[in-house]
Amino acid sequence: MGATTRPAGRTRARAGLTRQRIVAAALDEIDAHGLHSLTMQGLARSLGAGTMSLYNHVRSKGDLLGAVSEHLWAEIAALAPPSDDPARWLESLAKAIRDTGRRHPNALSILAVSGVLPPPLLEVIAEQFDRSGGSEPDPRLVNGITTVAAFAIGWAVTEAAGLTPRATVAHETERQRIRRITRALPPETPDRLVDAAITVCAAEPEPMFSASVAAIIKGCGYEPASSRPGSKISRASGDSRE
Amino acid sequence: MGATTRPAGRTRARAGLTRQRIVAAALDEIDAHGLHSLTMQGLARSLGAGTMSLYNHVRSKGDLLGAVSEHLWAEIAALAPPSDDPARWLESLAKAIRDTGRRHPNALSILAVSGVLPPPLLEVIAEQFDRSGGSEPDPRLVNGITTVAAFAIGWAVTEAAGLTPRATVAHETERQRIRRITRALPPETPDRLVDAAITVCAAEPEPMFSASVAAIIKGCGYEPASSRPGSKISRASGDSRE
DNA sequence: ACCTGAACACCGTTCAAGT
DNA sequence: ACCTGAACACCGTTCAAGT
Repeated sequence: MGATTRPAGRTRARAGLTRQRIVAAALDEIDAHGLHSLTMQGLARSLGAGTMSLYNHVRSKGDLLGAVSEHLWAEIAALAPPSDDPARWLESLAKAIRDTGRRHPNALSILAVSGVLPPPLLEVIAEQFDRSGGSEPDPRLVNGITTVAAFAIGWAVTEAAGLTPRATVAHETERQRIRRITRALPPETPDRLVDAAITVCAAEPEPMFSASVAAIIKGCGYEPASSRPGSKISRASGDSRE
Repeated sequence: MGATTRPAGRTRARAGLTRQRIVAAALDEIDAHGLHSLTMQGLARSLGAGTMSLYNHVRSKGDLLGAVSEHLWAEIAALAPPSDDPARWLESLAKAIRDTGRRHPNALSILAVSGVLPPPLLEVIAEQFDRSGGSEPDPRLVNGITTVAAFAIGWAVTEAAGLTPRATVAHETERQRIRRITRALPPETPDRLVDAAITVCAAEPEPMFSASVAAIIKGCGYEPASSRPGSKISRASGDSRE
């Protein structure tokens, strides 16, 4: 199997091994079969390379996972470009995190592991600071980033774990949801608890998410994003008062 | 090393292997050295047993991790007993999740993985439903559980990852925080981004957490927990208006 | 600079055997 | 019912060698 001349019969991706290509392939594998089935040897094979070739572009498996995490944050950042309206930018950040979590549910556990704010996100944050003017960054914005990101990450995590009804999976009928929950709980679970689980998972997720994000942003001191015409996020329940 | 008679020289825990004891030892190991260093063989050794003995109480390593997760939720549930005031119960639930995350930062990634609401939590939820009266559970409470839990989990996760300043670690001086962040970022990171990271991590975490939880609860339709005398959570920033 | 096979230490789990 | 050593398939990584 000397590989100096390309056999050209291979549909398998060959050619230049790149950190980029390795990261992409790793994320594909995670998406398709879960984090636990990501293997250096399997990954190399899927790239048509020898296992050890990976180590020319990646220090270790941990380093690879870090790179995947950063890639995900880059996806998020791309979905939340800076805006002249900081409150709306925070909304889009929340949506970006949540949507990315939905696209990569199996990768969620490596999202927040970096040890610092991931550089791709920092890039957008820095730009947003500039946009919002002032010599010092607005403290409402600073607080908003931390709190909104925390909520969105937590939401994505619980959603991926099935602790929340997923509108995605959800052409799910009432009956189907009940069956899913009943099956997931240990068989001897008392009816009282099964009922509680079914009740909690019955709430409509969309308005809950939007309303909570709005509440958090308002809690940071921003005016409620009232009847702005172009607003993508419609306020839905128990949020307003006036 | 026949073990029919106990040598009595061993300080090592011996005697009856139990699912309980195995779970506790697993959590200890995770707390002490991280999730990745939890090993069936190492765990067995720490319990003074042969590796395969574990499998008499645990179906697989995945099953074990599930049991650890459930144990953590039991800790959380114990810290958030039902209350006559649903809004205050939601506050205590948020605090319980966050505090437990602080005590077990290395275990956070297995918290929300179960696939359903964990039974120990369901137990408290069911009781809280009963307390709040009415034939149907209050929708404000139902929404509150999902949103507050999501926020608290996300907060705990980001906090454990160092994306948020930890008040725990924080007799940390300004200078120390800056050094920590600078070191954690890749060395070639432009100053603009390092500055952004330092700014975001400068905010005081305590009031942010409490204020966000309060905002979410209020967003669910509950009255702001105004000047109730015994309230443990003091409202802190940009939350009130009247 | 990039690639790679062989080899090693380790880890989860099956099996067959013990009490 | 609970325990266990031996064995197996697999996985991350080191090394020495190639181009």
